[in-house]
Amino acid sequence: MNYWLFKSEPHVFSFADLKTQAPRPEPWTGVRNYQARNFMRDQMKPGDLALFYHSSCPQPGVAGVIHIASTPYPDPTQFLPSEEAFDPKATPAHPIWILVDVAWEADLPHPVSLARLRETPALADLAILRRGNRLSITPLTPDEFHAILLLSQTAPTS
DNA sequence: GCCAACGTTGGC
DNA sequence: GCCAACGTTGGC
Repeated sequence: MNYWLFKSEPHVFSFADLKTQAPRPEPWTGVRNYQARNFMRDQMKPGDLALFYHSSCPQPGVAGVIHIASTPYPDPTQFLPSEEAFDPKATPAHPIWILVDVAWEADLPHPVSLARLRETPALADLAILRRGNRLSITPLTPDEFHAILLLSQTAPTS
């Protein structure tokens, strides 16, 4: 079992959107970064758990728990010129980008804000807290995953 | 809207 | 293969 963190801008696609359609999974389209792609291709397994992180929004932070619901397969948006994530170098015979399906797993008792993540010593090495981090998919250690779940058990103090 | 930081691109 | 320029990300 591996653990992951998926970033999304909630005005584009939010944890609430994913919950609304549960148990139907959502194809995680649009990843166009090789490192994030390789995590999906090489390490992700159906049943892996992940945290859904909201970025570029009034309350950035971890919104809920999701699970990986498929093996990797080609991201169809790479072939569609109408898509923002269209890649003219990709063809169905030679796809460049892949995705996995994700599905709602559980709500958190309390969302965990970016500020709380930053002030938690156990999360000092969290990938998304590193300066200049821009990866939309990052691995979590089991300890990090469980530390964030533990944080979510209590309401923020401020 | 600003700015720092990063990945990608493309000329050489 | 280098590296400057560029576009994007994301918090504030």
